[in-house]
Amino acid sequence: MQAQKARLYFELQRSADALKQAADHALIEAAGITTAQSAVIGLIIENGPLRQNQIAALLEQKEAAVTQMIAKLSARGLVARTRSEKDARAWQVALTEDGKRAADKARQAFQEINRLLDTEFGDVALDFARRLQGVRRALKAGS
Amino acid sequence: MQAQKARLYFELQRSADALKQAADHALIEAAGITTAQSAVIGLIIENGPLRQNQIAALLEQKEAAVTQMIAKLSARGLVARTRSEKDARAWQVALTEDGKRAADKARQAFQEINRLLDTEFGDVALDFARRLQGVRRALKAGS
DNA sequence: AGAGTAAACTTAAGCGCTTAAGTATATGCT
DNA sequence: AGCATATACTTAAGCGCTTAAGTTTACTCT
Repeated sequence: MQAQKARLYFELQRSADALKQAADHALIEAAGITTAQSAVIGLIIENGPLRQNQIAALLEQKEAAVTQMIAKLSARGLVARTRSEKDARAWQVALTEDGKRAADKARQAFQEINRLLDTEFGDVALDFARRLQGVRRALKAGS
Repeated sequence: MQAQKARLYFELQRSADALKQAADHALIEAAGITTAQSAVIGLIIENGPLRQNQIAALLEQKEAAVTQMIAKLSARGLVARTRSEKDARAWQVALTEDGKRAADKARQAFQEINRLLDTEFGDVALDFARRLQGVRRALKAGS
C-alpha cells in the first residue's frame, strides 16, 4: 500500500486525463468541437455575447488562453468578434449560426458526460472537486 | 443543483488541472523539474535504465510523447541515451548524475504531495481514480 | 533467403494551457 | 490638462500531450 500511496497523484492525474480524452473524442464526434471549445461556446449561449476577460474569469483561466481559443473558434467560423462600444480595448464575442448549431449538439453530448459522472458519483463528485482544491491550497501554502 | 450537475465535468477537470499546476510549481521550486519529468526520472531510479517503449507503457502514454520528454530531459543533461545492444531500434535511457540529484529532490517533494492527498482523502482517492476510469469506459462504449 | 508484417522510435502539426513581456486604451489624481 | 497606473488584449516561447504518417530494424513464415 505504500507503493500505491506513492502513486496517488499519478493515478489521479492519469484518470482525469484519460477522462478528458474520452470526453473530447465524444464531443468531437457529436459536435465537431472539443470540450474546451464547447465550454466557451456554452458560456456565450447562456449569457449572450461576452468579453474575453469575462470568459477568462468564468472559465478560471488566463486571458492569454482565451485569446488563443477565440482565435481558433473564429477561424472555424463558430464565433465572431466586434469591438465593444464602451471600451475600445475590448471585444464582444458572439456566436455565429454555425456556432449555435455546434453549441446545440455539444450540449447534448455534455449532458451525457455529466449524467455518467452523476450516476457514478452522485453528490460526491462536486465535493471531491472541492477537496482537491483544498489539497491544492495546502500545497501552495506549504511551499 | 441542476446548474451544478451541468458543470460536474468542468469542476472536476478544473480542480485536477489546478492541482497539477500547484504540483508543478512545487516540484519546479524543489527540484527544477516538472511532475511529468520527475515521473520519468522516478521510473528509471526504481527500475534502472529503461527503453522508451517501457517508459511509455509504465506511464500509460504514447511513444511519441516519450520521445519528446526524453529529448527534453536529455537536452537538460538529466538523462543519457545509448543504443540497446539487443535491438538496434531501441534506446536505453539512463540517468546522469544530475538526473539522480534531481530525482532525489523530486522524490521528497512528491512525498509531500501524496501525503497531502492521503491526508485529505485516505483510501478513497485511489478508489475515486478507478471510478473515473469506469466513467471513461462508459463514455467510450456509448459512442 | 526473401517477402511481408510488426515493433521501436521519430517527425510534424495541432490542442490547450502557462509565463513573461508588449501594445493600446481607459481611468484616477493632482 | 497631463501623467501614472491599471485594464483588455496580444504575442512568443514553452510544456505535455495527441494523431497520423514516416524510417529503420527485427521477426515470421514459406
